[in-house]
Amino acid sequence: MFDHIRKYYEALAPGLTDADWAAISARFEIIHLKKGDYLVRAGQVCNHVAFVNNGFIRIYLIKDGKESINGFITNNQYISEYTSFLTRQPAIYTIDALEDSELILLHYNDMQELYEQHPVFERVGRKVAEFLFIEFDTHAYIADTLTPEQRYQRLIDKESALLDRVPQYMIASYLGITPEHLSRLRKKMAGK
Amino acid sequence: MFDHIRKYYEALAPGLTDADWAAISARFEIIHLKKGDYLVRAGQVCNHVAFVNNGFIRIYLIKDGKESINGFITNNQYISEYTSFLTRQPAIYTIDALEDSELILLHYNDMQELYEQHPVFERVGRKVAEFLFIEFDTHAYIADTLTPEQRYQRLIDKESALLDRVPQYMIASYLGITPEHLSRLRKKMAGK
DNA sequence: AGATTTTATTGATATGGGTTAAGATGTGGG
DNA sequence: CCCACATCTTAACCCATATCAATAAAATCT
Repeated sequence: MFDHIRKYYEALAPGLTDADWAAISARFEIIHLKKGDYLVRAGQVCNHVAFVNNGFIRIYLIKDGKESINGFITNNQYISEYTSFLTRQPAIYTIDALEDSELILLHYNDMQELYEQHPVFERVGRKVAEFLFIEFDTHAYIADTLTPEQRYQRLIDKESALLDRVPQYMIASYLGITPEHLSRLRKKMAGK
Repeated sequence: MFDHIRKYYEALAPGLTDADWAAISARFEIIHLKKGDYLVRAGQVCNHVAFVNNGFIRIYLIKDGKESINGFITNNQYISEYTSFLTRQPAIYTIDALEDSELILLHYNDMQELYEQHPVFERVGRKVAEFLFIEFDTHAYIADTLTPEQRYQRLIDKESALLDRVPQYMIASYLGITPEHLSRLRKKMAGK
């Protein structure tokens, strides 16, 4: 059950002992989401970070009633509305399940206690925050510098698994364009 | 000399002892940049984080030969091309001084040693990464959801110090629009 | 102060991508 | 197997913002 998450933690903090692990894993909460269930709703404070044991999750923004998808998360990845989690302010993004999913949660208060009682956990926290920063920065760079067509080409080259797993209008949302425009781009690119 | 940076660190990690502080501050390097000098150039690996003791710094992207400004950093703030620093890959952003500035640098190797030898430093590293994540996330949210006019209004309301310190074409760059367009927005908004 | 460079404004035109609307294709549930 | 609904495509039109070009105004240098 905890094999993958333990590997994930050990990769971040090689000094993790069995005692550390016991303290951490004792605080895990396992939850199951069905397709369409919410993990975090915009407006609520996000009280946990979640490790995806298996399933498929998305994080998105609701803007004028429309969804703007920021990311897809699958097996052995972490997801949280991390700004809300850290600041204790209402979440801006919404997180829900695109497929039935099993998640391992760590709650805010438990994490604060782990930070106090197991210094090695500070390193895990640091590495997670660093990783999220890098991911975010990379994403922002791509959004800033590539045209929609280039972003779509990049997705085909580097994230093609998404193409088989989500409908095209969600791909468009993730690329930051309308479904109509993606359809036009596809037509145009097919001629090359 | 180190008053401000010490306060900054103590705010992040209240448990910081004099011994910890001595170990950290022994590794500081002070540098002085003149207006126009670079701290990091795109393409180089960024080997340090920098605390601005005093001065005025900007971080920007060069895109088709044009500058696109991501942020301004002034007294008692941290700046780094953090993704490059963490990943040891070439920097994407460029960082230079808009005014003569005094910076306190911590180098990559020194930071790794501090992490090993002074566990309290892990907390500092975690808090810094968390802070940068929150800042970045907030920025991305603003860029994603507000119109250029709303972003300019927000800047007037919340970052008005910038207006006295940088030329308008840099404000435009920071807002993600052309100088011509900002000029038009100003004209339009003046009529309200 | 005059000259040169930098910065800001204004107007005309171009364009990438959004919006709207309609039809075509696909697909899962009863 | 068929219906209903979801998804994708296509076309016409629109709009916000970029681009290009010309001044105008301000700042800086000698």
